[in-house]
Amino acid sequence: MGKHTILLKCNCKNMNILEKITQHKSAFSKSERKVAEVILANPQSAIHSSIATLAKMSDVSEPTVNRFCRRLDTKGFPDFKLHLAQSLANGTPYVNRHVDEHDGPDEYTTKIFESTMASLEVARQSVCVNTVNRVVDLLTQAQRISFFGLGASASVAHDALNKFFRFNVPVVYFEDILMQRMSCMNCGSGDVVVLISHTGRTKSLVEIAQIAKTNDATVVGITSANSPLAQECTYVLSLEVPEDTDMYMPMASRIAQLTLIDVLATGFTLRRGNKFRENLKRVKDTLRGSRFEKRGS
Amino acid sequence: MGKHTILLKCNCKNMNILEKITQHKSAFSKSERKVAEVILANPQSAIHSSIATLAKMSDVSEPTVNRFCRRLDTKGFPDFKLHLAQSLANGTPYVNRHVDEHDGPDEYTTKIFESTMASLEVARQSVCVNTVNRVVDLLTQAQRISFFGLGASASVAHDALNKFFRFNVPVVYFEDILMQRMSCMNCGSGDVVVLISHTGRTKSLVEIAQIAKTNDATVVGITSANSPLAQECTYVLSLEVPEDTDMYMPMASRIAQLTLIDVLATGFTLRRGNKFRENLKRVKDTLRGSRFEKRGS
DNA sequence: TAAATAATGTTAAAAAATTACATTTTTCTT
DNA sequence: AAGAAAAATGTAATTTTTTAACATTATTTA
Repeated sequence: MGKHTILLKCNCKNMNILEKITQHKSAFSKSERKVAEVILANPQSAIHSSIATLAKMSDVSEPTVNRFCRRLDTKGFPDFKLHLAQSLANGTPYVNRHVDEHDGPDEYTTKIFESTMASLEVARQSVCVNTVNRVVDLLTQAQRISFFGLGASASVAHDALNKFFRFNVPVVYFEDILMQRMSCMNCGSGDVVVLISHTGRTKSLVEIAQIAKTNDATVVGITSANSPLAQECTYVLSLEVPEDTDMYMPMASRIAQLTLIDVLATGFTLRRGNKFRENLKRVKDTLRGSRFEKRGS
Repeated sequence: MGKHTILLKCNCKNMNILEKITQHKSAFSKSERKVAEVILANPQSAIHSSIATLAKMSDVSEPTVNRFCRRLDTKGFPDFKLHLAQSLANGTPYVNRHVDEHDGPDEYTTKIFESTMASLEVARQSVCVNTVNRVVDLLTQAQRISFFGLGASASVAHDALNKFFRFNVPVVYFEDILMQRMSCMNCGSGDVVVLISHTGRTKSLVEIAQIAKTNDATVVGITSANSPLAQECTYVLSLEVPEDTDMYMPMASRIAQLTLIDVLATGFTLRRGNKFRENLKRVKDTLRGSRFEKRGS
C-alpha cells in the first residue's frame, strides 16, 4: 500500500470511527491490525493513552500508530483520539433492550420502539455516505433498475419499487426467485440491480448477483459487509445492525434497509432537480381523488 | 481562589462540559473568562487548536489556559479537549429536520435517519398501551386474522402477514382491493380485520371497514385518530406521526406502523407462552438450509 | 499603606507527536 | 526461484505541545 494511502472505502465525516475500524480491518496491514485490535478491545482506555503507551500495548512502533491514524483519515494521533472520543460519546440514548418473558404491554412496547431507534442510530453511523452518493449517481444514470430481495427483505424491495416507480423510471421487481433469475439474465450494461439481504448469506441471492454481474449489470448490495453477497457486488451499502432482538423476524435490519432506500430515493430526486420534483407532486395529487378530503381543505 | 480550586458547583462526569462552562462563568477569574468566551464562541474550532493557539486567541498565557482546564476538573488541556469533543458529539437529540434542496449526501442521509428516529419517538409516545393489550387479546382469540392496507400501507399489511404466518395462525392478506372486499364479505364473528392506513381517508378502505363490521367481524384500525376510518373501527390503534418529511411517500408513518405490528406480534407470542416460542424457533431453523453458513459455526 | 494572597506571565523542562530515513518484509517480474 | 521493486515497519532525531517551577503583577484586607 502506498505511502499515504488513506482507506478509500469510505471516509465519511459522520461515520463512527469504531465502525470504520471494524469495517476496514481487512484492509489494514499486519501491524496496523494489531493497533486496531487493541483499540477495539478497550476504546475507552485508548482515548486516555499517549501514542507511546498505545504503541507498546500493540507491540508496534509509535510511527505505526500514527500511520494507523492517518489511514483513517485523521490528521494524526491527537485528532484520532478526538474522533474516537466523539464516537464513544454518542452515549446512545436508546439502548437495545431485549424483551423479557415477563414483560407487560407497557414494557415490551417501549422496548421494541426504543431498540428500533437504537438500531437506526447504529445503522446511521455505519452507512458510508460516499457510497450512497455513488449509488445515487448510478441510479440516476441507469437505463433500468431492479430491486430484489427474499423473505423479509422482499418487502423492502417492494417498497423500493413503489418509491422509484413514482419517479417514472423503468424499475423492476419480482417476488418470485425464478423471475428474478430470468430478469437478471436479460441484463445489459445499462442495468443496475439492487440486492437486499440482511445477512448476505442467502444462496440464491448470491447466485443472482453472479448472473447479473456476468451480464454486465452493475450490482449494488444492501447487505452486511464482508458477506458472500457483498463479495459479488460492485458496490456495497453495508448496514451494521445489532443482533436482532426479535425472535421471529429481522425487524431492525428491515427498518434500517427501508430508511436507506428512502435515503437513496431522496438523493435521486435531489439529483434530478426542481422540475422533476414538480412532476412528482403532480403524481401525488392524482391520488387525491380516492380520498376523503380533510375538512377545511 | 486557592491554588488548585476545582469548581465545586457540579462536577458530574456525565455533564456536558459546555453547560458547565456556561454555568460557572461567574466563578472564573478574569483571564479564565476570556478563555471561556473564546471556547464558547466556537467550541468546534477549540477542539482542533493547540493550547498555544487558544492562548493567543484569548489573549492570555498558555498556563492560564491549562489552569482553566484543570478548574473544570479535567487532567489538563488534552483531557479537556477530549471532554469538549464528547460534549459536542452528544448534542442534537433527534429532531425532525427537513431535507433541503441544497443538501449534500452527508446532510440528507443524516436528516432522514434522524427524522425517522424522531418520528418513532413521537409515535411511541402516542400509542395507547391499553389498546395494544386489548388488541393482542383479540388477536390471540381470533379464528382468522386479516391484514389489509392500500398503497404504501399495503407493504405493512404484507409484513404483518409474514409475521403472523409464522405463528401458524389462519391469516389472510390481499393486495387487490376486490379480493379484500370479497374476503370481508365472508367474515364471521370470529374474525379480526386489521386495517392499516396513515391518513384514514382512503375511501375504499373505509368501505371495507363497513363491510367487515356488518359481517360481525372485529375491526381494528392502525390509523390516525378521528379519521373517517377510525370512526368505523371497533378498536383504533392511533399513531400520531409528525407531518411527513418525505415528499413522495409516507415513510415515517410506515416505519411507525411496522414497529407497531412488531409490538403486536411480540405481545402475541408472549401471550401464547413458552412452548409456542419453541415452535417458532423450529420454523426459523428450517430456513437455515438455504443459507451460507458463517465460518466457525 | 503594607502585608498577604491570589492571579497571571515567563522561562525552562518534560512529554508527546511527527518527520526523515534505514531496515526489513513482501510482492512481482523474468 | 532469484532479484528487483514496492510496501511495511522500525530507529533516531526533530519539532511541537504541554506542563512545572518560579517570578512578577494585581488585588484584597487588616
